[in-house]
Amino acid sequence: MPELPEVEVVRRGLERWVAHRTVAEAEVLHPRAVRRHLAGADDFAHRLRGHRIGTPSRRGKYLWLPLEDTDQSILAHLGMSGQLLVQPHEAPDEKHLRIRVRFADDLQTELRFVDQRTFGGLSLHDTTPDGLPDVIAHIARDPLDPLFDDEAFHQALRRKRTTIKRALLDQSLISGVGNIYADEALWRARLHYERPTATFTRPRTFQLLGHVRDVMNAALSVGGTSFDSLYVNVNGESGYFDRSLDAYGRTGLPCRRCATPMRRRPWMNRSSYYCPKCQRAPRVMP
DNA sequence: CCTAGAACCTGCGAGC
DNA sequence: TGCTCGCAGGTTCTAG
Repeated sequence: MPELPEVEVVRRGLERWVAHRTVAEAEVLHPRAVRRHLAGADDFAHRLRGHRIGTPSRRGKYLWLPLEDTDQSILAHLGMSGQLLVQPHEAPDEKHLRIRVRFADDLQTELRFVDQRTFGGLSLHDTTPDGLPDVIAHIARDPLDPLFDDEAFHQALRRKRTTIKRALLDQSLISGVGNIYADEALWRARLHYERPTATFTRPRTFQLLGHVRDVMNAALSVGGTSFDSLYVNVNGESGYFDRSLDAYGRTGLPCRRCATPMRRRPWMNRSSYYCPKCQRAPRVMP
């Protein structure tokens, strides 16, 4: 569910409420919530014990909590429906509570991983010298990363024989963009989602990246996008960016630029929302 | 090597 | 009321 802005909101919450606390005990309530851990969920839980959490980091939609004085980090991906919540001990267990982490202090709060669809999960990995969990080395930098290389992204688009929305969702090219922000950025850039990337000029690519950054920063400033209670920050509160969406979910509503009714099209087992007038389909389909 | 599509899950609302 | 269907913000694996 969550894309870069939502994950960053969660990361900030963890930085405030979880960083620098020492794990007393971890409890795995659903085995699938622990990912890629061959030794099993109990081993995963055991390995967190006694370690102090460092400053949380994020790349794209992944976030991780370094274990201080080790070369390992707890990596988290929220998938479609995952939540990381900081809850008082006495708060009743959520229906889809998967993992609970208690701390060795008197703050009376615990960290909970809650996930309805179980596409998300936590895992434990070695940290590479650049501070990244080894298993996400293939994930590209995200557009809010100061070291994101706009020119290299443009050259990659030129090389690909694919369409622009596919490229925006390809986490090895640019990370953090999902279905919502792809549609929003394409609407702002007046680009159809099936435009072939090989036709992109440098100004067009740079303009699109500008829109991606603008829409993500705007969402970040109001706490992210929430359509329902599934996406929340660590305190369980929803963001407000759904009120500012220009494309996503606006089927039949007037385009905010030209008043033409917006359309929804099935696309890769999900949906694309666009304005048929502002975002003309390319003449030749790839 | 590259790209497109299916698979992985659970729950909700619409329509019958 | 209760059933089925379609849909949901992501990643990864496989087939071609």
